[in-house]
Amino acid sequence: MELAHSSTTLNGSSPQKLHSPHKHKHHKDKDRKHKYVLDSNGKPKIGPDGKRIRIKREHRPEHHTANHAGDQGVMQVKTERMDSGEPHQNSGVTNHGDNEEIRRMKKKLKKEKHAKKRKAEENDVKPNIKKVKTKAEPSSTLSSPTKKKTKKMKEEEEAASKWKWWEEKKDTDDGIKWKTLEHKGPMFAPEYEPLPSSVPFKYGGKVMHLEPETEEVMTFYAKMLDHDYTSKEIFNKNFFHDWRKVMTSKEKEIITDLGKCDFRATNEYFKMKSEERKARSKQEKQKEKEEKDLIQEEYGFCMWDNHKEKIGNFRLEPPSLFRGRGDHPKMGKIKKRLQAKDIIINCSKGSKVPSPPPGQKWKEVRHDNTVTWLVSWTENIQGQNKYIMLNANSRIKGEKDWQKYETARKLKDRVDKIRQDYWRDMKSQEMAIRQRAVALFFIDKLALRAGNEKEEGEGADTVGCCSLRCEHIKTHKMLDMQEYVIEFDFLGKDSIRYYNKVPVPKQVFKNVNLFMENKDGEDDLFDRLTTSNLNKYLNSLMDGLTAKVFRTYNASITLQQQLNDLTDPDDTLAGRMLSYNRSNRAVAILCNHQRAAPKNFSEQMQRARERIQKKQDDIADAKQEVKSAKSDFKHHKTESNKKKYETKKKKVERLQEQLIKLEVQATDREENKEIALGTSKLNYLDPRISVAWCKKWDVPIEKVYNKTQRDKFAWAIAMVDETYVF
DNA sequence: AAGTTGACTTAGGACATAAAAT
DNA sequence: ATTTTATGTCCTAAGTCAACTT
Repeated sequence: MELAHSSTTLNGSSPQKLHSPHKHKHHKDKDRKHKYVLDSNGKPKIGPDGKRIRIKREHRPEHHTANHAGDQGVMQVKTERMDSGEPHQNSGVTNHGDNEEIRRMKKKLKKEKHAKKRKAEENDVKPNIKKVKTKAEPSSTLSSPTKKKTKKMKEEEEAASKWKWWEEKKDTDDGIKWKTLEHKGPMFAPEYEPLPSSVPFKYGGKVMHLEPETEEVMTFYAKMLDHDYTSKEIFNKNFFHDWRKVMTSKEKEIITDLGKCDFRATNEYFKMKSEERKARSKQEKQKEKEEKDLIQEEYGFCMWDNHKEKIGNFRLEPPSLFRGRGDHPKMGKIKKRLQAKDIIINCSKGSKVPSPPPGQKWKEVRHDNTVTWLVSWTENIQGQNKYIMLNANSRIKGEKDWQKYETARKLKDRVDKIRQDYWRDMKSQEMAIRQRAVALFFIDKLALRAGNEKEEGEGADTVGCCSLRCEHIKTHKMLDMQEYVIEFDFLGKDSIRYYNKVPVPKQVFKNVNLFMENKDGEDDLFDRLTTSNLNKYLNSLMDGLTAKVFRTYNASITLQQQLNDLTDPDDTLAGRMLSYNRSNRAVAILCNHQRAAPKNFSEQMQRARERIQKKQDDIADAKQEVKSAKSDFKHHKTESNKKKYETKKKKVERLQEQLIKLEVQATDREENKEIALGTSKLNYLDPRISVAWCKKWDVPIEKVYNKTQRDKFAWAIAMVDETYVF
């Protein structure tokens, strides 16, 4: 009632403002032109219905069509906020009390070990390092146990020498990123090695010699023969077009049809090469590793404000065929080989400037301490800049990461007010504000990305919240017994499908319908809204607040809630890890982090089930043995019979323990079929939540974070105890 | 205000290596 | 010991967002 009233008033007062289906952004209107099939004169073709014929947007790439965010996902995960949805069901495998004792003991042991190790590390302060090193060096050539020791020592040494930047007071945030910066520059891609003459390229069945450059590009394609890309028309078209550009005029004259090219010999050759590589001898592998380490040592680090810091990506991207994701119009184009003349070096003024390859010159050497990159270049496919920057364990990245979570925590305190505001705005007289409110609701509740506008035709057709088009949503007054359901179906970042049916409050439902009035599927749902003005608004509410902060905030708060809800104090370690993974999974579902199901997934699951069955049978058998041993013992109370009985009992216990482990594993794997946990763990979850959880429940941090992750989150691990609350 | 560019974070897949199963 | 499977690392594309330009 109320809305009907207000909406008519609105319509009456300023109809265009409300319903104008066209964006007032210039380029948007321009873009719209390209959405129609054009005739030979460049005018939109008219269909039988008298309307212009639309270019059909290909909706789904064949991969990633599964629905995670859908039916049972998001709404269940979220609690306490807009809805009262059920929390994630903790089904099945939880109660493994029988093994408690064993677990406890193991855990104790481990804990003690840990404490020892930690103590050792604490004592091993810098002055001792040299001693350790010199001691270790001569022994490294000796037998394997000593070798192991040195490795461990090296690790400890490394840990001790790591810069604990978080213990220092923060730099003032004045936009200056470094005072001094010195590095070795990028490592160039290895030069092209021509194929042996025994590997023929054939055209139309006949062997054909190719000039090195032509041949090199040919190998890019040949290497991908088994890949899906080569079955795509655009890929082939782009590749062939670009390939012809590097051909000599003679070659170009002959090679006019990709279909007549026979890359198989080359393909085989590279397969053979990689087999060969796999089959290398131990020494060869060792030698190669040493060489690799040497390179890492030389190029992999820089001096940043007098601290040695690890570089994230010191190798320049080698030439290749562009692998755009989803329906990318540029897939298959040649990504060119980079030379010194393409490369900009950034370092401090007095530092030793990295030397370009002999006879070559850098494009530029600059000394810009307001940026964090050491090297940059412009990539030739999309004309975007690429950078060499520091590893995630560096101060500059770590501090920023920390700050990101602090901003998200700040949002936690303000979010109630912000939500109040957007609920109020749902009824605003001004359409732009109403749209903003609905968009914000989606971003907050569904953790959608902001959704910047993107140039049409430059990349795959993907959207986020602000760039949603009408065709991406359907409204259902009633669906599956639920009222006011909005069905989302669109391709997001990386062309990952987002599919979700969400019951929403009536006001949201009405608004969305209102926004869609008089629009076509291809018109923007939020025609009065851009990410930039949304972010400006958010920034006015809270310093540092942008759309993506909601994702971080909701991800982290969800993890914390789920951990609280799911962790069972009486559970085994494996059981707790399952709870952790399930909490992590709830977040991944919320953020729609998907992966392609591992190949042979169903077979693998089948095998896992068989293994479980077998274990159950084994247990049954073992139990029989216990029984008979017991009766043996009853009849002849000998020591040996007693022992036999005891061992049999132990065996059953051991088997049962193994069974539980298998079951937990299988459950975890099944639930994780198409869900990627890594992305949220790495980018959305405040690591301090996990660290605190580990401490609280006596879970070794190694169970949750691997070495790299511990490195990245060293600040959090060092900083927090079990009382930390996000 | 719209459009453009630059810098930085976030993302899934490919590939390599380690661990587990046989 | 060998093969299979799980995990970790590398790679680079694809987003976000703010500053700059027009």
